Amino acid sequence: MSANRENDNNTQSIELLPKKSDFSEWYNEILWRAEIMDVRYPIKGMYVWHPYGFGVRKRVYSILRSLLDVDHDETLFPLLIPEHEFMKEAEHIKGFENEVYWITHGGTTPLDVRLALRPTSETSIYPMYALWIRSHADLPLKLYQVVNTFRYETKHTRPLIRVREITSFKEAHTVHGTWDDAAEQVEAAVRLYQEFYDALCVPVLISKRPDWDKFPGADYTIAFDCVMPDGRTLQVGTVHHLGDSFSRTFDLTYEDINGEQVLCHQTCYGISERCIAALISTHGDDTGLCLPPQTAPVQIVIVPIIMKKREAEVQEAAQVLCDELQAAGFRVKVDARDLRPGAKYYHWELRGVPLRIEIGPRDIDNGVVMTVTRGGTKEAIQRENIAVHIQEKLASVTTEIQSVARERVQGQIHMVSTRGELLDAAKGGVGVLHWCGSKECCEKIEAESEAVLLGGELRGKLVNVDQSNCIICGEPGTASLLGRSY
RNA sequence: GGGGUAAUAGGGUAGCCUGGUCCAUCCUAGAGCGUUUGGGACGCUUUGACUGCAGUUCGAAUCUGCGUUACCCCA
Repeated sequence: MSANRENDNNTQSIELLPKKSDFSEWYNEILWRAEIMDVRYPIKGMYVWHPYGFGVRKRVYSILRSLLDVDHDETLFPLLIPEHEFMKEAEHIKGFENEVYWITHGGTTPLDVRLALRPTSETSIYPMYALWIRSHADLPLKLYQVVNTFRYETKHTRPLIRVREITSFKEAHTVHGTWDDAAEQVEAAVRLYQEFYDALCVPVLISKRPDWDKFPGADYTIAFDCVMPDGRTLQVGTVHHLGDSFSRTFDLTYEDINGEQVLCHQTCYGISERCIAALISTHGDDTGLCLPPQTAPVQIVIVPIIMKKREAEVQEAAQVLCDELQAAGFRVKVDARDLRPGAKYYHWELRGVPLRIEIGPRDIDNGVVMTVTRGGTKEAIQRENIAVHIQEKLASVTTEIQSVARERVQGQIHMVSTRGELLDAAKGGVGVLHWCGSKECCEKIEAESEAVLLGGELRGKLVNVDQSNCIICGEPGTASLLGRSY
């Protein structure tokens, strides 16, 4: 703002994106400029998906769906939950009661039974599960849905991160015969989510949340956190072992092979549009978005380099190339607008298109096209059999994005082996330390580090998960994650 | 719950203190025409705003009150 004021009127001012190092500003600006979300909807915490952003959402959720569809079925339950069902599970209510929107009227008539807008769907789904499950032959049952859910957030709302309408909540709910079967499903879900975030090239840290921070009503919770550029963490997925607590409440039983009625065991796991926030924040740069090809609504943009004398010829060549690549299965677009080429480059780079192809008179004469990756690698490639080369290019772009992201996050992980290092543990990133699991030690760690202990039993690809002793009390401990979360 | 600050075109802003010179400034974006086009082109034409209501006044973007919304601070 103040910079604008200083601008001379005669200097040419191009509106630059804020630097990514000013993460908060960069994030808001890029959602607007790259046409992801419009934040001007007149209800706090509710935002509108622009078509382009919605296109990203579509790709990302189709990845998620295809992973789930291997052994889950998709379903759809109603948005509204009657009060008497919602109020059945005591711990669950306690966890959500301050965040629930209630429908109290139909028109001007007060309702006999208030209706909750689902903050999550356990209490909507499980009464139906109770009707569906009769015998061990009905198990395991694995369903998921992608729906909107509502939470009356009182803290600062932020698009895609802290919202009052979660527009894109993918929640899976599974039912099993035994606690161990459910535990196995938890492991399977963790693997599935790991695969999902691998596909988005978003590095994640996986940990078991402390008991006091688990999902209301769960036996335990495994959480996924990504590390944002400013060093804060964002919880981007959770997997819960529900044990039999909901089964007791909603009377989920089955007849086992001996003819006995037995309580079911359940899991649920969810991912919201925060995964898109993670995607955007992990890969964007000072120029704009940067989308892994699998997630990009437009994978390739063709920019014709038009010279007056050969305009028709160049336009035609661009269109032929576009058709050919489309036929080969790529998402391609020709930018035929009447703009300077440079303006188009900036336009598509801002929107994160992974690969640009330039084709001009010179290239036509030489039988080549110019390719430029979003990372800036420029190369002329033969026009013959172009689809094969493009396939390789996109694969290399994905690899590049993957390794850049990984390297950044690795740099933000600080190993903490002594108490003295605690204060710096979460500066600009996250700390990894050993912790025994006790509340007392947790409190000391948090007090001495000015950060929050996100969870223990860290696992996965980003850190070594060796066994060691708690840095506070010296008892055996597990690798644990310390950070400041959104 | 208590207090503070703000609201001007699609986005960003100037003007407000000290009412008239404002049929509201500049940047950007949009539309039209022409010249252009290998990293953000240029010229001409043009669209578009004072948050809402009430008041003071000969005269209100500007002062006052109320409402709405947003942000910040305190509890």
